[in-house]
Amino acid sequence: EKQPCMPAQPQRPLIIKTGVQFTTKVRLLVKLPEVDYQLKVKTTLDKDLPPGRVSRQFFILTSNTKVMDIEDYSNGCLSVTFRHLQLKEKKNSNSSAKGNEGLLSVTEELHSLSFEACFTVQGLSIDLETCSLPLVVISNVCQLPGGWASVMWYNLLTDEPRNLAFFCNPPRATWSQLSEVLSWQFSSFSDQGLKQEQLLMLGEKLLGHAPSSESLVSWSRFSKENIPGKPFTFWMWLDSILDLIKKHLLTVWNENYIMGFVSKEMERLLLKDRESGTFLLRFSESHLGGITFTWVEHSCNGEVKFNSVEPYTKIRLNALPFADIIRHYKVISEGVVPENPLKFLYPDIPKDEAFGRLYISQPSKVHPYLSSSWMPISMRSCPSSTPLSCPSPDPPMTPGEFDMISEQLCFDLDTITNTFRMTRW
Amino acid sequence: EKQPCMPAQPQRPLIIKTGVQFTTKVRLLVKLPEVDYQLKVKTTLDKDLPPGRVSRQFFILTSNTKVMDIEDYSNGCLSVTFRHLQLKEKKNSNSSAKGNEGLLSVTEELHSLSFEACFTVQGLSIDLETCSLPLVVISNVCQLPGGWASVMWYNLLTDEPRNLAFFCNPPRATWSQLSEVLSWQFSSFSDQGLKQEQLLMLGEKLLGHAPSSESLVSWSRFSKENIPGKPFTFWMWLDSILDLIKKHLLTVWNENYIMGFVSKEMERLLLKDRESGTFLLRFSESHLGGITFTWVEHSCNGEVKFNSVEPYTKIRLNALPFADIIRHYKVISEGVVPENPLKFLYPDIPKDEAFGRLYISQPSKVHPYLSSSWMPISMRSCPSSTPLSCPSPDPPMTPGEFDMISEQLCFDLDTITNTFRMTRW
DNA sequence: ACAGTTTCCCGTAAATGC
DNA sequence: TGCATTTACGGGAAACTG
Repeated sequence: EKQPCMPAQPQRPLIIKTGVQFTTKVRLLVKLPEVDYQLKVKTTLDKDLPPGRVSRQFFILTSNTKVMDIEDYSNGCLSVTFRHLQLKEKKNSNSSAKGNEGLLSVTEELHSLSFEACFTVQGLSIDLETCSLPLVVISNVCQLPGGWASVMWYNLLTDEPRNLAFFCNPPRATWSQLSEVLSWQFSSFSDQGLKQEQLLMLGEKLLGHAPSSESLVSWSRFSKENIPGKPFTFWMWLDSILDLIKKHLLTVWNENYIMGFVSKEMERLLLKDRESGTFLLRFSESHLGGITFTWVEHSCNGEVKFNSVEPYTKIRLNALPFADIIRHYKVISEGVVPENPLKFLYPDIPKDEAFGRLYISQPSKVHPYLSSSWMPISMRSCPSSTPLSCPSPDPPMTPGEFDMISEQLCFDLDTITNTFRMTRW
Repeated sequence: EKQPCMPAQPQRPLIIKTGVQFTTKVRLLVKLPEVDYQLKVKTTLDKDLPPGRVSRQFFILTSNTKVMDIEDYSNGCLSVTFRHLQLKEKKNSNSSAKGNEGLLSVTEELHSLSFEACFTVQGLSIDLETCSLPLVVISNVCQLPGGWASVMWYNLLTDEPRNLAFFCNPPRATWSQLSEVLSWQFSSFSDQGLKQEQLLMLGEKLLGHAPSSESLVSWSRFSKENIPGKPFTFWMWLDSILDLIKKHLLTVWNENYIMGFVSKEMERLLLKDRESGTFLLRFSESHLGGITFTWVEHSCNGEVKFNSVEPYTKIRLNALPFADIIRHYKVISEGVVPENPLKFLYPDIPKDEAFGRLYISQPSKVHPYLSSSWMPISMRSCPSSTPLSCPSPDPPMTPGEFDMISEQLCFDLDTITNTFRMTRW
């Protein structure tokens, strides 16, 4: 007879890219009597999904059955690890289904891996079955940010282990919940989460007004609608910054030198009474994955001027690390000796004191040659005043809740991993 | 009965990468009587290669049969185009063969596509068969340069349509033959081949002495042994330069502004009597895919000094196009106003007159921001004198011979194309 | 240990589908 | 036509394999 398993506790749904290998492990937590037969486990994707539920169908391209093995002789548990699993889309898929859920984007479409086995003891046949938490299936890494948005939202707002229809009507998140998760996106790979002031700016950006703990943020606002006046969503924007930090700004971010999320209004407020040459680092709000510095200048007549450099993106940061850009940055005007306008990191840390340890580039010594390097520069022509921004204040949040390790009756779906982006959670 | 075809005239052997699609077309040149049956062609790799001939075995992963079609109603010829063909290595290959030809590298191992068809007319069954010229099969683009070296050598030195053992004992090339082909590597994608002086320098580099038309260059010297004192072969070095030109220097090369292949001794000889600030552009001999400029300075006391910048490679040229590097290049010394030492392109063309049309970069106008860009710089510390080099003179060569269009009895193997590097020949 | 070779897969660009 | 999604594959790096 069929004996459905207790579902595993909610764990981390993950993202699988077609054509890229992933690994999953299944563990049998009940200790079986000594057996002389092999327990074969079969893995399938979307085993008994009601047809039409998803618009795309996938199958496991590689071998999907494997025999369980004793995992650890001390406890005698059986387990099996499937490696090199690979998903491929079933083409010729009934296009009727396509229409069915046309509202959901691919990264909102949830799938699930099923694991089945059957063992016979004393003439009694017992079917075992369990399944993974929801999975997002993508075909290109450019869909990863969208996938992670889904994973975050799901984890944040439901305890259901397998609500594949979650995004048909996704609940809203309170700012209290969401801001904690956002901060965690940073602290999970670096030494710094987000500070109250940074979260405040993000909350305002998302809500259009100062957030309170109970403010509600819709899924659409978070990851489907573009930010007003911008060609990208809030999450796309934030994720591009996470990526920039991971690949180019980690040391600077870890030192907490990047204020990062600060409105242009707040920026001016902070800098205006500071010494000339005081600067702060801020992420671009107008372009994806950019960082800029803004410094203040007081002219003799008491006039205050703010300058920001065109944001540096990964392309530029590839040529010269950010700390070295700050170190050597020059503003060039006609007939004037180039000058580095950056003197003090806000509030008042001498530049080299702050960044000295982070400088990397040094004239390469390829003997017969003069070293070659880049000097990061701006041409000063006719600088203009400053544009728009968005101000206001709000609260942070507390840690906890996302870590659950379950011990379950039948199968314990342990891990689904593939190499990319596993550092994220 | 079997009726082997006349082999097609030598055409262009090519390079196929496993896992990457390629296309091939077969044409039947004899006009068949009106037929009511379909003529099916089958493609196979290394159909009847003597076992042990090659150390790796491949097969066509995709569908390999297709029916011929009337190509062109005016002449009634039948042809078939195989698209989306893909090669994959046969694993578990007999390792005995591996030992057999352990001397040959993968890019020296030649393969061949066979095409077969059978048609019946008036109870008479006729087998048709033809095959491609030799093919090099690679698994990663990093093997392309090696593959092209093989293709060049084969084309240059044999007319045999299918000598798959060519590299077991490859003949030597005369400098006269080889230099023509080398020049052609440049002229095939640009406006400039190689001049006599440039070829002279290459010949000396290859032979260790001034080349004469009859000087013989071995395959090994060309593409297997490292250049003395360097960790790369002659061809690797030259190919890295071809690549650099294609991707970053095409406009400058087309204008014939890159002397490129000139020994450091010759360089000094040319520059020493020129006005201070006269410079020339030369490819790095010590690093793969690098270009540098050398300029001359006459100090007041009549002393002549030569300076070269650390070569710019594709990484650097990605950040700023070469013409703009020349335009804005500055040498920076303590307490001195940065100066661009480049005044006249050798022999005496004012820099901006030569390069003006090629300047690209301009301060981007992202409104509220100060533009950001790079200034290419060198730090002047304690410049030293110059190192080694290698001088001497020799001849060029004439065009011709490589273009043959064949009309053959049975099949005419027409083209084997895949997207990468087809521009080469 | 190691060099030659292949596999892996991101990230950009192009192609495809709706 | 335009947007969403997938496919293609170069290129760097890791893994493999004698």
